[in-house]
Amino acid sequence: MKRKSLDREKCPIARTLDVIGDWWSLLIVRDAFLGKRRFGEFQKSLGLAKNILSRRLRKLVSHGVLEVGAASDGSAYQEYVLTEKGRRLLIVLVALRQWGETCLFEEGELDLLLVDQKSGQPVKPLELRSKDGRILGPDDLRTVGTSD
Amino acid sequence: MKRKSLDREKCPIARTLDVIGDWWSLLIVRDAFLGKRRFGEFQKSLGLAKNILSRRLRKLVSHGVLEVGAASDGSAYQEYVLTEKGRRLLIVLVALRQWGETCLFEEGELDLLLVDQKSGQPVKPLELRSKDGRILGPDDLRTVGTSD
DNA sequence: GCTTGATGGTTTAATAAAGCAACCACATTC
DNA sequence: GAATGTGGTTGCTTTATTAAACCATCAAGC
Repeated sequence: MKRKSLDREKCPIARTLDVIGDWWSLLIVRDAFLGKRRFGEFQKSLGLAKNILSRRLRKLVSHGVLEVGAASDGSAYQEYVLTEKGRRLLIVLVALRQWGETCLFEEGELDLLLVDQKSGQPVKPLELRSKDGRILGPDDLRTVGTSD
Repeated sequence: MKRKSLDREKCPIARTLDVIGDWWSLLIVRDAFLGKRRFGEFQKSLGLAKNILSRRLRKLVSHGVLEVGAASDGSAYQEYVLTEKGRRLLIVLVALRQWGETCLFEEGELDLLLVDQKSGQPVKPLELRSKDGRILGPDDLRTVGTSD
């Protein structure tokens, strides 16, 4: 399960996957978006072993995706909430979700929909666009070095 | 590494992660987008063990993300290319990439940029929008059941 | 203030997966 | 037809995940 260098990866995708690319982290983040905050909530929702959850939470905190704070309900327990960095993962989750919805589900099988609260309408599928607004596909892209 | 039910997951995110959520699959897909097609190319680029590359490729093929075909250079070897389903993962990769770029890299550390081929300009950051065009954040979303 | 039960973990032992190295069949090159 | 490169597989070791037991702290009842 070990990819080579933890930190010296130059590819942003690889580096991202080192932080949230394992089996559970993104599901933890998903649950965090759904309002879950406490250890037990995550554990119950995900059904993973407690020690693993413990490790994942620590890792996510150490990477600044989650932060621990005093419980909002006044109890002495702590809770895990998304940081700004973590909240920026929303678009990643939505991308995964939309891909799953369109590519992995049969007609009519889908029973939960992500909607805009205000209009009640499903959100718009994500699109990749150029600065000037054209929709881009795989063949319209290139990677270039910045150190030229 | 085992999450409970492989197939009966109802959450699109979880189901997606079952297909491409392991340590290597998305990097394989990334390389496929970059034009890599042959076993050896992936192996050299990623530096992963051959047996697990073999497993990952099989899995991706079995899920319809990649397909095997005769080599384009006329040799008797086979090659792995993205299917339509696989190509739709572009947006996921871009989302991961953009998150990594903004949240995991220091100023000036980034040395490769994803640009629109035509204009040479970096692509636009992904945005989550409602059907009528408003930009949405985490708090603007809700999930609703379709079976009501 | 002592017991009971839930919460939030850690430790330990078993198992499953990833990594490594050797090997092998087949194709191509010389 | 010997050598080399490609595309794997097999078996063994190492590492990660899991499940279960254990434990400290907190909250509630009495």
